[in-house]
Order: sequence, then structure tokens, then C-alpha cells
Amino acid sequence: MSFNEKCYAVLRKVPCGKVTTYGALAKAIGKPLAARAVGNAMNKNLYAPQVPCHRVIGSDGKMVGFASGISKKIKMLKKEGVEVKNGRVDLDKFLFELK
DNA sequence: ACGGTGACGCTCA
DNA sequence: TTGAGCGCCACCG
Repeated sequence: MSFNEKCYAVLRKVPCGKVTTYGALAKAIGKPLAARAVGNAMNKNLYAPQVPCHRVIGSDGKMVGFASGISKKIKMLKKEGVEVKNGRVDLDKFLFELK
């Protein structure tokens, strides 16, 4: 089980209408400071349609990166019931507690 | 084994 | 409040 696989495993648990952050995800894996590495894993995204990488956002609730386009990402989230304002998400309400 | 790269995160100006 | 800088970790050539 390589690092990126763990990322996918945890991310896969995030339900619709909820989101998580790279930092939280990294922390859940056991590497609180590996947020960057997580992003790297998402970028590779070997498990493309299987993993909801669009539910992963920045620690401040701002969308970052995403090769497919931020706009599209926002669209998908809103579609799932996540309230997005100016490319921002209310972490207090939509941040999923990873365990 | 080494160095470069990147979908991050925090601090300081 | 926004922008720039520095430190992190894992993957790839």
C-alpha cells in the first residue's frame, strides 16, 4: 500500500455533499505535513473515476489546482449539494471528518 | 542516490 | 486582505 493508494482509500470515504482538505487528508494518512504529496498523488490520479478528487480542496476552503478546471470542480460540488461561494466552500459545514 | 517538480500550508510584509 | 517566501513530502527521470 503505497502513499498515494492510502490517499485514494481515505478520499473514497468522503460522501457526496461533503469535502475534505489536502492537509486533513494527509493527516488522516499519518503525514500531517504531506499535504503537498497528497496533491501530487491526486495529480497522478491513477484511480481517476473511482476517487472523488474534486472533493479535495485547500485548507482555506479555496479550490486549487485541478487539471480539469476549477470551474468544473465547483460545478460538480454544487451539484452534490456543497455550497460554493466565489470558488470557496464553508469548511465548517461541508468539511468531512476523516477517521 | 540526487535533484527537480508540484492539485499544499503557514508566516511575514 | 492579498501576495511573496520558505518548508513539507512523495514521485519521476
